[in-house]
Amino acid sequence: MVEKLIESLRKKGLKITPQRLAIFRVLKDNKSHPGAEEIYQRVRKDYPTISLATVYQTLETLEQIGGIRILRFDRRKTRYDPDLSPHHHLICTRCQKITDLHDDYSETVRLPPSLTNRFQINGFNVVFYGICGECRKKRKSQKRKAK
Amino acid sequence: MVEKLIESLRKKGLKITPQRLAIFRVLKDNKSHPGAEEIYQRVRKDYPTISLATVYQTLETLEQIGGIRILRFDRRKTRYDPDLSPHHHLICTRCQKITDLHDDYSETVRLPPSLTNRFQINGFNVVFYGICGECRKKRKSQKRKAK
DNA sequence: GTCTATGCAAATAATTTGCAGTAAT
DNA sequence: ATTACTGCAAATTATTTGCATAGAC
Repeated sequence: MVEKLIESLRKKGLKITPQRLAIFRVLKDNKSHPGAEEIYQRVRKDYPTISLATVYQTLETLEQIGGIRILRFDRRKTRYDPDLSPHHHLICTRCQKITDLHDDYSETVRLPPSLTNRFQINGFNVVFYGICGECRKKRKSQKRKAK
Repeated sequence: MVEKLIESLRKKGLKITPQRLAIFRVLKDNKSHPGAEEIYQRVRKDYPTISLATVYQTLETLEQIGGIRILRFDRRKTRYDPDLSPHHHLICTRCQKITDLHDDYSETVRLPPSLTNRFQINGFNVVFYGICGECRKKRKSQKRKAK
């Protein structure tokens, strides 16, 4: 995994810095879709002098070389996803939690032919909006209190 | 159109203020997915004393009563969409332009049964990422210059 | 008259930028 | 030795909040 990343960096003539590797390692098995700040806090444990700006820059770099995905549908902050397999997301509009959905719609979700020459598609993502189980429970108990 | 909005406001016990109507009117035939600032500038022409904070608040309100959709996938800013018909979006990752795609995937894009009882879906949106025609042209000419 | 909505200013929070020093090549 | 990368601090930008006043009901 990290080897692949190193190779990708080399190919693009980018430098293999300990910070880049550390950030990638923090992210690579993480299914929680963390934001920059969370990643920063984790990486700091090993690299106490790293700065938040470097984290932001590095995450952009990692996306550009195809190492991670950047998720920009959270109202509050950008989130980062190391999972590059075709998958989609469920967003709880109450608590903002993001859940993965490993379901491949690439056979059915297609750009209509009339647009394929006007727009060069690099990928797509399906985002489901709704209320997660936890929030539904909470809401029910709140309604009970309200009475 | 505006009549429906007024009714929705009434139903929820919300007040029918000139600001709310003005913001909705600005938005209702707008296909450009404007941000709060742009909406603010337009509404200002008729209501010079309106504040940006009111615009933000009102847009939230309009979403809550089902009058508009809020689009949160632009890196830079939240965008607002008056089109409530089932449609999806193409995003140019270079210029950030958002194009509508009126194509209904509701028959094929479904949450797997294993999740339907754990997550209450209110809707979904397909986002295509790519490069728009204009940006492709620009890029080509830039490459030419670079040589 | 009551109570919500507005306008203003200040606060917040995420992200970006400029630049000098540091380290990977 | 070169040139890209990092760390720091400051800047920027979108959005939110608190509160007094105005306005819809």
